[in-house]
Amino acid sequence: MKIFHWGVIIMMTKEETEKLKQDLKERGYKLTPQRRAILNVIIVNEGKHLSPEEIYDQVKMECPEIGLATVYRTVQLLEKMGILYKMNFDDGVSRYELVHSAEDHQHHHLICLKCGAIEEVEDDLLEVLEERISKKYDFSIENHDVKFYGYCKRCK
Amino acid sequence: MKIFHWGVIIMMTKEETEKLKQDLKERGYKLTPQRRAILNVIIVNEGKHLSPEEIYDQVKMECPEIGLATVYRTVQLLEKMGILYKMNFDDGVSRYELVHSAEDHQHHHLICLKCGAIEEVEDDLLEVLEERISKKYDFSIENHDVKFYGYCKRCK
DNA sequence: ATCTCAATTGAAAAAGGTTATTTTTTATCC
DNA sequence: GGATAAAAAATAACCTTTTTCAATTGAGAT
Repeated sequence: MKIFHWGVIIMMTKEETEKLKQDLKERGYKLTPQRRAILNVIIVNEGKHLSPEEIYDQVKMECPEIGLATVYRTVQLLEKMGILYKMNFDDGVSRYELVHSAEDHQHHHLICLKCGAIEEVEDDLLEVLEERISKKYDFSIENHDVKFYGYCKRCK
Repeated sequence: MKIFHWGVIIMMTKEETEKLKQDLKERGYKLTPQRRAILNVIIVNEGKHLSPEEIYDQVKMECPEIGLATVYRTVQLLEKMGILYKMNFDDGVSRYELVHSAEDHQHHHLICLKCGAIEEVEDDLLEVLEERISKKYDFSIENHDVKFYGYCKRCK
């Protein structure tokens, strides 16, 4: 999903809104103001790995009457549609980020054991390892989830 | 932790029980029948990645009056002591397995998207990747969590 | 514009897993 | 054996997530 800058606010273009509406329609779903607002919050906060509660807090500024259940339902829907990716950083909540459609699978994460910062790693050097495992274990790999725990430059 | 076979039952040796008792005592904890029974269930079911509830169900055979809270407290304690490793397979529960003390970090897991089987991978080929990431991102890696999702030999 | 019908919503309750509290029991040390 | 502290059971509390249900909304047909 492409983004554009409008002052400091990053949000969906009209064309992208139309694309989303189309995608939803194809599956019998509707594009409601709540859904657009939720996705917009996620786009604006790209790289922050928001939890449903955090999305809820932000989306309430634009949509004060929205319910938390709607946020849960919407992120589930967007995940099912392949727009969001659900992550688990073992902090008690699920977190969501935009799927980067060009890639086969998501990037890796560096998680600082001291300050909790989450850095993203674009290096996708698992190809060789995956190749080897595929053969050795007769297992066809579709996706992976790779987290490195340690200390970031500020904390070590 | 070494194991031995006694009929079909695999359990702790007397020496290992003493070792555990010693470890606990050093930190001001006690080796109770409940704790021994819980660890024993985990040893007997090595490779099965039991959840607290599953441990509870099994340990009740030997310890019918035990409470679920005791299982939770005990696995937390054993994790803190470095005897157990807590895992998350995104199935709604936490799962535990024995730490393999000889290794720096745990093995990887292959998770079948169809039948849910979890296979363990001993290959630790991340050294190169970790080396590269350490330098590129100035991040000192202490541990990792690597999961491959796909289809096992029976399901693909 | 209005009607119809299915999808969606908000509010509240329920569910599910995990943790905390309280009282009682048990183990250890002197 | 008695004092002291840890651990247990039972229960309640907690937190995130899901479900229920009545009311509302949106999209297309009338």
